[in-house]
Amino acid sequence: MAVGPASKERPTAMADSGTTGTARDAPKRDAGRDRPPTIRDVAELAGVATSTVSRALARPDRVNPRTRIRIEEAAAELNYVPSSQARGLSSGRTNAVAVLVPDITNPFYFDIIRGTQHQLKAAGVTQLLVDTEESSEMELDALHKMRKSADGFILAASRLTDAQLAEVSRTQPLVTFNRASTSAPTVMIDTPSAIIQALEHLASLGHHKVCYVAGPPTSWSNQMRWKVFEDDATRRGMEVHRIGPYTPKTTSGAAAADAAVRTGATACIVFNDLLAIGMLQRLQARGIRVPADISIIGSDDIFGADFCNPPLTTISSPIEQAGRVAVSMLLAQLNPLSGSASRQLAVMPTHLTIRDSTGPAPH
Amino acid sequence: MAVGPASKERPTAMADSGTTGTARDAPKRDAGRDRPPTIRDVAELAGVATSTVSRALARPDRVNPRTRIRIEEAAAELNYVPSSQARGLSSGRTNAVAVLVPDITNPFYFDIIRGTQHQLKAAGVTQLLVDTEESSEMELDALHKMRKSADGFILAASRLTDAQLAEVSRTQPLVTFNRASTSAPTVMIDTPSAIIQALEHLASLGHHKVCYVAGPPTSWSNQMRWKVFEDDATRRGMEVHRIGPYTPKTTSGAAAADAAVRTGATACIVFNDLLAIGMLQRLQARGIRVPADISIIGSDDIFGADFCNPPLTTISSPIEQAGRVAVSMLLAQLNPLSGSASRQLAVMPTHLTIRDSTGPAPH
DNA sequence: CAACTTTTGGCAACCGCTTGCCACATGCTT
DNA sequence: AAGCATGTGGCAAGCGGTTGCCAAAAGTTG
Repeated sequence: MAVGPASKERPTAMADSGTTGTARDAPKRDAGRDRPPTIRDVAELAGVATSTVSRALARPDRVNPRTRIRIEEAAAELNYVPSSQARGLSSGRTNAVAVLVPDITNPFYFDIIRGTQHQLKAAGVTQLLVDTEESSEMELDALHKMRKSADGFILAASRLTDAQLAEVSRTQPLVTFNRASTSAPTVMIDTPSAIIQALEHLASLGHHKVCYVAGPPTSWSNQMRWKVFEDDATRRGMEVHRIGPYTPKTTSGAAAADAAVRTGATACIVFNDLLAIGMLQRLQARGIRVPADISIIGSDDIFGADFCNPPLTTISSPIEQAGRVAVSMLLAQLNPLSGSASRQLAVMPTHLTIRDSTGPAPH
Repeated sequence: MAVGPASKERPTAMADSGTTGTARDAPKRDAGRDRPPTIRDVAELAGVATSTVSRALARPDRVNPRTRIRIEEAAAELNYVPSSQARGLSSGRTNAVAVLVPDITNPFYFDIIRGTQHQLKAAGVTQLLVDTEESSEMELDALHKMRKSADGFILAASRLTDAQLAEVSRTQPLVTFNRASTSAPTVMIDTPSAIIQALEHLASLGHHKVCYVAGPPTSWSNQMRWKVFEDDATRRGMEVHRIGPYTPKTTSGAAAADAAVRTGATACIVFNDLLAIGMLQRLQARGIRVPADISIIGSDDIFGADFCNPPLTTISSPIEQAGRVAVSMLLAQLNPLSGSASRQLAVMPTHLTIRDSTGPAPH
């Protein structure tokens, strides 16, 4: 019970009434400095009604400056913090936003989370973090269960279908990240451009046989990457291979590396850095040199991409900023300002960070 | 406003004409399948009072099995999800736990968060993640502001003083991680033993001049590590150096590396892996070979320690599990079972993971 | 069959805060 | 001085649940 109030027990015998002070007549619930002060305590201390306190705190110009001062002092003295629960109940807003990620384990999402956390904190909104474990069911479930406890949602790399997404966004404010959607605002990273940059880079190094190492089939960005990869590589007259899908974890890297080598490709563009780093490890273990024998390009530029061995050439994007942008878009949606409609799409720029895992094609 | 209810639209008077008995006539609020169903909707559908619904859901054996079934069916049909807000307001519990970490940026805490997240989810509790930015003020502030919105707290590597910690833990259930405390349950990793293992390892490699690379002075584990390091290294008759403090980020690694080299030590034990990896990068840039010229031992075995260059010898501990244990201890504190008092201290075992950043002393 | 114990369900009072509406002051106009 | 717009503050009805208490219903017992 540690937390719950001790039910009924109006303080008959008050512990340290001593000091008295302002609220003279019968300070019933106050007195014993035990349970956190409520708006009523503040009201009593300031000698006003609770409604006035509420207003003084929410819309300061709705009350007389003098009263407001008194109330503010009272609140400060009592160290009053309004209960977000109660506030939410009556106002209908929770002042919380849920961030759904497919896998907290993945460093990529940590960047996102960092971004959302920052921006949300700045806005005074609580972040509810949820790991959906790459499952659309869990995602839907969370969306449903939390509809009353969050004002809005940020879906990172959502696994929902277009229909599901549309359905959900009809009833709950949300913004998707790295998952195109016509029904909800979206922030995504400029995948096509990134893949083209990467292929350009490989082409200039003389590679002709390239391989795409695929991630989760339900991932929209995976599909996008492959599509652009195939188009552009074909256009360049390259020999195109594709392997996968693989779970985007370093541990899947071994299988991916072996498969990649078997295709005979001299360069791989990999779904993400986790997988790419895993491949690097495996290749090194097998004595296959990177980039002398095979070039590897990752994606996301996660923590570690700069100090792995060899440092990974990868597609970088301001992920943390993407998180911040997502929050801004969501908040804009929640508090429609007088101005125009809020932005429906934000595309984060990408660039290829060239490190040491890419080099001239062998021969 | 996407979220807030549409305010006023109470069907004029008639609110509580009550006389009618079972509310078959005029299903006022229901009808339009718009806003999420409340307990009242369920009650109406099942033909009982809201209190009965509440009980049926909370303590199933308090109501007649048949009624319960009816209620459950109604709830299912309406797709009812109780509002955690309202529930919290009246019951005094929020069903949420706040996890405070000094820096979400730090991969070390990712592991913790992952652990807490898992365990909390399993218990059906919401996780509130807070970044305190290494500041004790922010920590206190969060603790205060959230006292009404969380049932308990998990403080990772708290920066609070003993007194503050004691004070806070008087009023709020909490468990600390990696921060010893007599006032609150604690889970920590077995630092002393780890440092000793590390020194043993270095000694066996012939090192005599060792250096401790310090982290944040307010970090309890930093203090512990240094203390044990100094004691044990001295006992072994080694020449002991100490540099720092450094911010525990890879970017501080450069300065740390340079300073370490200047001490003439042949081996360093570093506050954490982040710093150690940063040092590795700098040393490599300066052409100082690891481990040929200098050995480096990190701590925490974070993501990346295994694939940096060279792979880092480091102190490993089941961090994620530590997060889970912390949650268990907190939950035990919140719901005191009939049984004995809950555990007040959990020490996670450590072991030295030897990779390639340590080797024989030069000469 | 009466007396008594259990079950079972409803009533109503909150939990802490917000907000529509109303009333009373005040200050300006005319 | 009367009329009116405006500024302030209180009242009270919720928001969606939980829970103590009570009464009716059902089950036991002698």
